[in-house]
Amino acid sequence: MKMPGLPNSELAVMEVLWRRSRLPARRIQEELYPDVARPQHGTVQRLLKRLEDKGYVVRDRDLGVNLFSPTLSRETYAGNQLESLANRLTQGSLVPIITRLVEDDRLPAAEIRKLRRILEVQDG
Amino acid sequence: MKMPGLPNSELAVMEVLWRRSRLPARRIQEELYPDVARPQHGTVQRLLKRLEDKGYVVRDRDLGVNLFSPTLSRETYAGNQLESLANRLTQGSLVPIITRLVEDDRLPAAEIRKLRRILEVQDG
DNA sequence: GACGGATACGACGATCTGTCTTAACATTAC
DNA sequence: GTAATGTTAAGACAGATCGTCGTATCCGTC
Repeated sequence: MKMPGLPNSELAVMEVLWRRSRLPARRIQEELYPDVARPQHGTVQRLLKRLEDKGYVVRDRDLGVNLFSPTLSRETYAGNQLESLANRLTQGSLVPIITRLVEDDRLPAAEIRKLRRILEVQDG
Repeated sequence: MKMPGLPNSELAVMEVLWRRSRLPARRIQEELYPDVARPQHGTVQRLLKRLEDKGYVVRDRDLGVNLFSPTLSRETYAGNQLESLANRLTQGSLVPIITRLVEDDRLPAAEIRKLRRILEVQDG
């Protein structure tokens, strides 16, 4: 299954689901369009359908109301996007990208420390 | 200046310019549409104009023929995209994304080694 | 069967993409 | 000076995507 990047409106729905999974469409609508009186149900339903088609969301049909959940975490989604970026631009390697960020001082020291710790856990 | 992501056709032009800068539109067209007989000049010109408007390309007007150059390297572009990704999804931090990639074994050992080396050069 | 909430789906304008066409412009060759 | 050749500028367009709306349909409860 392909995992394309998501447009803003769909990402907004994912944000809600990442904060709290297994929500009915109604709850999502309330979060995204708090004060709006207009019938936004259709919009949310459409967005959920598109996300379902793309494989980013599943719905639990067994109850009266459908409950929606994301199929991947925010971090996994971000990781996929990063891999896709690297594949398009640098033969799949993160090295040139991170190198440039470091050399341009765009990575705060704290970030660098944490990243190093993550990478050191590997191997012995 | 905003630096939006680029669609495929515009990225293809950037690819050519990244391989070899200061090219006239003609050269770019030859690279992108080698065998095509149709008048693709217009297309390339359009793409270059859009890239110029977005700030990704500058043209040297002083000669008879315009010479086009990228305003940033492939790595800087990739770095910008990565930053944008992190800003949209993880409060600007790469840590959660890289953590997930490592924990899911999606970073080859060689990559990890190289990344560690890059990050270790920092601080004393 | 009527009512009310939830879902499915068609439609639409706006924007973006990729391409083509035609016009304008410059440069050199006669 | 004009023709030929090559380059740039700009208008147009079909197709896809995005964000939204409206309507029809379903389903459980009274």
